[in-house]
Amino acid sequence: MKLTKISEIRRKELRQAAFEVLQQEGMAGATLEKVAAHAGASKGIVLHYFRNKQDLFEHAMREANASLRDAVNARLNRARTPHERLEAIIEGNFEERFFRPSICHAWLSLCAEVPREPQLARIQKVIHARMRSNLMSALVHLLPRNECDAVALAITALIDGLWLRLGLQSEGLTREMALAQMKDYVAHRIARCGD
Amino acid sequence: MKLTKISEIRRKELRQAAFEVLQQEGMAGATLEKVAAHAGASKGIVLHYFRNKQDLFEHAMREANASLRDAVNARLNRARTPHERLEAIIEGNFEERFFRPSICHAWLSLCAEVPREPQLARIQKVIHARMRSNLMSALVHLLPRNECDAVALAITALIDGLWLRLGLQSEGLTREMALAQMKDYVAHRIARCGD
DNA sequence: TAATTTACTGACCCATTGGTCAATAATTGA
DNA sequence: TCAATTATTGACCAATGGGTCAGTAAATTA
Repeated sequence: MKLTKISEIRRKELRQAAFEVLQQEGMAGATLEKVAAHAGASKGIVLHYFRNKQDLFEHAMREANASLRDAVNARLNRARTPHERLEAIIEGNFEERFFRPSICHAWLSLCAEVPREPQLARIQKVIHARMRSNLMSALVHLLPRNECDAVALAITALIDGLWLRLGLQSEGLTREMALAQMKDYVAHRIARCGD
Repeated sequence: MKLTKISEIRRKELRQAAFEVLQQEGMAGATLEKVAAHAGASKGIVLHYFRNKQDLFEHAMREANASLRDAVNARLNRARTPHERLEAIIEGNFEERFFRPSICHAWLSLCAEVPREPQLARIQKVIHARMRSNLMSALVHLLPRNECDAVALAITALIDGLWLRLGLQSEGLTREMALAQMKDYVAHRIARCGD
């Protein structure tokens, strides 16, 4: 094996720098020079490691996504029951280190490019597929089959909607409120009164 | 009265052109020249009627928002009962002429600028306040007071989340599915089993 | 009709930025 | 030690795009 240790280190630094600059500057403002400066390097090095700007931000999105995925997976591994699995997915998506306005701003900037950037669209597709698959693995044991799809979509939409709210109106939506919302939905939609 | 008829006409043309270009090009790609061309005018005229690019897109957002507001209000005016009011709000937010991927793309581009554009943030705030107020006017008659806030937020988040899904994954989410989702939520959360 | 305001254009400017490249430093490996 | 690869920089380029401006056409008003 040989993958020039340093190259992998630099690439990671730059991906993260890109994501961090994105948080404050948006896609247009996140210039290659700013990203380089933020990583303590020169613009040239960015294009040495990434084909172009799109390529850089594609990898930035991948990295951010991987973080979230790992957080959810860590919780899923500890979950024993379907209910716990559901809880793991929900709480993983609202961990305090992620559920922050600036992080949401970066995601918003990336999502806004999805329609014109097939690479980003693919990542988005993967994210959604994983979310759905995770949710289904829990819901299947909690609901009649024919309701699972709808509830999985609703939970996904709720999570996205709450994130969006955080990004658009930083004040006035705490992590706790968001989690309470999710639990309220689950309580009413899954823990039914009748049976 | 005097407001130079033509100036109001031009301004409206340009706002709409701006929003339409935004649908396909995103904020960075929506250049003043493209907007002008799309309206059959020259770049100069755009800056004759709008202070700068931000100003133009602020008005574009206002215009798009007004459209949605009018659609909802028209339905609200016909609504007789709280349930009908709720239905009006929901269906107004998913009218076929609005609930389209390209429209959502434009909104996404605008929302992505909100964090760095105080003017857009203000509009966003107004939008949310109106949505909340509309919802509360119905929910107050359907639920105990202390649950209204939460349900209003959930409905808002659900709507936003479904719109986002439409923007990020055009295939696979129809208007009918989105509406079914909303009705499913309302049915389970408001039309309770017990009382 | 004459005068004044408004509409509109196209040329121009300048700052920015993505991307290329040649040259140099560092590292690796034989 | 010496060659070959890799890392890194900074200068440079071409293009783009936002914004200004001077000047012309149109229209409104007196």
